[in-house]
Parts: sequence; C-alpha cells; structure tokens
Amino acid sequence: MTKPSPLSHSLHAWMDAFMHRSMRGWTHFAKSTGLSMSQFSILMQLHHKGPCGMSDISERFDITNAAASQLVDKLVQSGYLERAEDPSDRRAKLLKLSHNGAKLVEQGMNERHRWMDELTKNLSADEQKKIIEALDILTKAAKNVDK
Amino acid sequence: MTKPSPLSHSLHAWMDAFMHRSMRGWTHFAKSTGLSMSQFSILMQLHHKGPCGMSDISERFDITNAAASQLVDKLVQSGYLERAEDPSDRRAKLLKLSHNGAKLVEQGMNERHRWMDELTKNLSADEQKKIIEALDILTKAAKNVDK
DNA sequence: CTTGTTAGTTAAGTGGACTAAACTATATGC
DNA sequence: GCATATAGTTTAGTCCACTTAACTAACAAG
Repeated sequence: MTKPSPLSHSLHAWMDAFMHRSMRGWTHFAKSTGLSMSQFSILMQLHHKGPCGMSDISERFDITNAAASQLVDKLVQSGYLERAEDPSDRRAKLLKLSHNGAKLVEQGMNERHRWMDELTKNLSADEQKKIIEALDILTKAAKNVDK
Repeated sequence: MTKPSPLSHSLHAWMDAFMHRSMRGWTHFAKSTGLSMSQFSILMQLHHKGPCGMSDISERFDITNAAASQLVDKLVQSGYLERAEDPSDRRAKLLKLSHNGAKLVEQGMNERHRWMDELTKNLSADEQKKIIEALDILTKAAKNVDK
C-alpha cells in the first residue's frame, strides 16, 4: 500500500464528496420525471454523444439489442426521443433527442448545477479564479483521455 | 436566460465531463460485483455516513422501511453488512459495513479514482499544484454546504 | 397497566429491466 | 443470385426492487 500523492489525495477527496452528493441529485431527478434510471441514462447518453444507432445504446450500457429496443421504445412513446430510419443503411435506426427530450436533459443538468453554484458563490474572487483555472485544465485533460 | 458567469461555465463543463465518465464506471463496477445499483448504493451510504438504522436507509433512498429491510437483508446474507441490535433502543437496528463490505467499497472507489489519476498524471507540476489548491477549496466548501 | 407510537420484519403482489430465441428486413461477399 | 452477416423488433418468461398490509416487539406517557 503506497502512500498516495497530494494530488491523488485532493482528487479523491473531491470526487468522493462530489459523487455522493451528485448521485443523490441524479436519482432524485430521474425519479421525479417518472423515468427510470435506465431510461434517463439513455437520454443523457444521447445528449452527450449526439444521435446514434440502437447498437450504440446496447453497447454503451452493456445490454442486449432487445433490451435497448424496448427502453428506446418507451422513450419514443413518451415523446423524448425520435427514432428514424438511417438513410445510409435502412436496417439501422437513427436515434435523437426530441425537443422535449433535450429540454428534460437540460432541466436535469440545471438541478445538478445548482448545487455547484451554491458551493462556490461565497468564495473570494481569488479562490474563484483558481477554481476556474484548475477545472478548465481538468476538463481539457478529460477530453483528451476520452479520445 | 441570463449568461452564465465564467465560474459557472467552468464548473458545469467539468461536471458534465466528470459525471458522464464516472457514472459509467460506477454502474459497471456495481454490475461486476453481482450487486444491484440499489444494494451497492446502500454500501456507499454506509461508507459515507457510518453506521445507522434502517429508517435512515429508507429515508435516504426514499423507499419504504419494508424495501430497505429487504435490501439490507440481502446484503447481510451476502456478508457485506452487519445488522446488530441498537443497545440504546432495542427496536432499532445498527447497520454497519462488514470487513468484506468495506473492502468492496474501497475497491469500487479505487476503480473510479484510477481514471482521475490517469487524467492528471501527464500534467505539469504547476498545473497539478493549481488543481490541488482548487479542489481542496471545493471539497471544504462542499462539506460546509452539506452541514 | 394500558393505550398509542415507533422500528423493523414478513408476505403477497405489481411493475419494470432484462434475456434468449425466433423473426423481419436490409446489406455484403462470392 | 445465393449464402451469410448485420440491425433491429417481438414474445415469453425471469429476476429484482418496490409497495401495501398485517404483524411483532419495544418504548413512552397517562
């Protein structure tokens, strides 16, 4: 058991505090919309990666095509998703957020943003500046790691 | 629709990147252990807040006492939780992580820490220092907000 | 001691996510 | 053109979280 670096320590401490709180908000919001976690996660995925096919969903969530198809179907029927034929391959479908779907995702993210804003609004200007710098570095690094 | 401050922008961008990635790791790990999300979340809660009673669980996850009792029972039978009588109130139970439960939680957190370490290991010493400072500020702020 | 409340359990039943298997329809390679 | 692979759907059935309701046991107050 090697001693963690100061950087690791700070990263982990922040992550633990953040995850715990954020998960609560996430599940709570999903429940309040009447969607299941699985369904809401699909909307989030679509928001993040943009339109995609059914198989992308099943791969991402490690479920069968059948399961993905069923979940997506519910979301289509609830009006959060649009399922169109892919013009370049007529077997495939093109899934994308509907207007309502995008609005729901936005709303969900706002709820989770609120806590972070709350967190920082009483910090000094200097502290805020440090945080902006640091998070921008991290966000850029995250984009690189994820390809 | 007011324009977000630079701080909000940085917070939100980081949060979105982080959440997306972190959720994937979280669900993946829970699945790999054979535990359901619900069950794993209870372990995480116990880790975070320490020993507590059954009603604390049902309140936290917004489920009935009956549901909590059943979930906890499975975790006890799997050897991840200990359920003892509360000496100060013999109606109540005292739930705590078993040795194996604590180990499992630790393991889950390590998996999620790994990505963050990956993220930062190629940054310059100066950048790392900035991140440590900023995250420590945020972590402290988070503790305050959560009382 | 009795009446009422609180913590938790048990049992029966509902609903949703999930799978395997059989199917349709389109694409691809020889 | 024919065989094979690929994208997705449908169906039947399983598992698990969750609820309601009925219950036990311990506490609290008169």
